[in-house]
Amino acid sequence: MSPTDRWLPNTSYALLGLLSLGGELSGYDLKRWADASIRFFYWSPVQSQIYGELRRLARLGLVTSRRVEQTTRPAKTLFSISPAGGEELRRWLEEAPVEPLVLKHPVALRLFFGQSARPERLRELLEQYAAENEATIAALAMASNALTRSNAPSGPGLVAAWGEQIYGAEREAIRRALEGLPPGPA
Amino acid sequence: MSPTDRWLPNTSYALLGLLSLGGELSGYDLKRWADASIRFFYWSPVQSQIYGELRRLARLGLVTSRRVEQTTRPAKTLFSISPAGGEELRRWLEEAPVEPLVLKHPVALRLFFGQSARPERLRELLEQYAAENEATIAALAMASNALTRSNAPSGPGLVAAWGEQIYGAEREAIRRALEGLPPGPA
DNA sequence: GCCAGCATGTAAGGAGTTACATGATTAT
DNA sequence: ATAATCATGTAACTCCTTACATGCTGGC
Repeated sequence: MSPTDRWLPNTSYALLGLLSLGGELSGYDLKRWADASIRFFYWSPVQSQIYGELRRLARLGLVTSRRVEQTTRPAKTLFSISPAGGEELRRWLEEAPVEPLVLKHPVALRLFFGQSARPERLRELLEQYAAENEATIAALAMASNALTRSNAPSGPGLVAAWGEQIYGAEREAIRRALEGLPPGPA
Repeated sequence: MSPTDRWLPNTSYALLGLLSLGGELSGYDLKRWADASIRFFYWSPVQSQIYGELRRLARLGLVTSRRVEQTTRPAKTLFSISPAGGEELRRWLEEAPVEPLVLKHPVALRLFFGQSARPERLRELLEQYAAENEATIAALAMASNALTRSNAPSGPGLVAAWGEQIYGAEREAIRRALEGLPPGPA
């Protein structure tokens, strides 16, 4: 990275970071790791974007790739973070400006305009969302187990706890919203 | 909306929804309302996008516009939701699939890769973020006062409480993360 | 005199998505 | 049989952002 074109998109650093934790990974692996970790606090890019990002990172010399032929499965390309990539990751952590938190809460958005909807519909939305949220909590708990087994309460462990805090707060907010909703069915 | 090209982007519905609450508003007004309300749980679009969206909504007949000449200030265009717009908003609330929650937490992302950063840097990031979060909580409290004064615990009130829950959880998560961080300066 | 607020836009570009395409293996 | 997993990509598109441009008023 020349100092003139400062920063890559955060997706790049997310991939670089996963490679810094994970050794040699394919694009496919990276998608799975992203789905099991950063997706809980920073969304998961789609496959096609991952492959594109990896090409860019390779072009910049931040990752190295190695082609692996397989007998049973089709060949794959494994990526590792390069020394330059490690430096860039550290540079980003040290110096990159931290963007504000982005929250896109489709249920809250609908609730906000709830005046225009039937109350039963709002209740339905909340109940649906409650189920999704519980599923997320369960998935996070599993991922958290896998992540914290090895590591000290460093990065992944800290963030897993953070996630539990957030989704727990959602659970509580849902409960209160359901209470606050007008009639109630039973 | 013909049934073939199902849905507009959520930004459109956000604007439609604000107009459904707010009467006649200019693009500029809408930006201010968005910053004071939906930005807390669903990000705020930039000015230029709002004007673009409004043109689309007008083209589709979902809003009506009225040009207002002013003696002292430059002329402005005020937008109102049309009956068709109201229907489209209700249709969206009733039938549109609800996307999953999107959380983009730049601090958690960095914390996750904290292995590659100095612990003091992580502490710095958390403390910065703590300050921002407190500012958000204060802003939300003010906005919440303005919103709940008139309305019953309907839409805006419910969502304000939700926001307080979320940002309160952030406060707690920050506190715990700081505790969990290795050495500590004092 | 200068900056903040009011008010509206255009142009260019990047990030990220969906849909599509391919093809083998393993589990149900 | 058929679905899911492994594995990689292209093309087309939309959303959204940044940067730029304009111009008036009111307060410091």
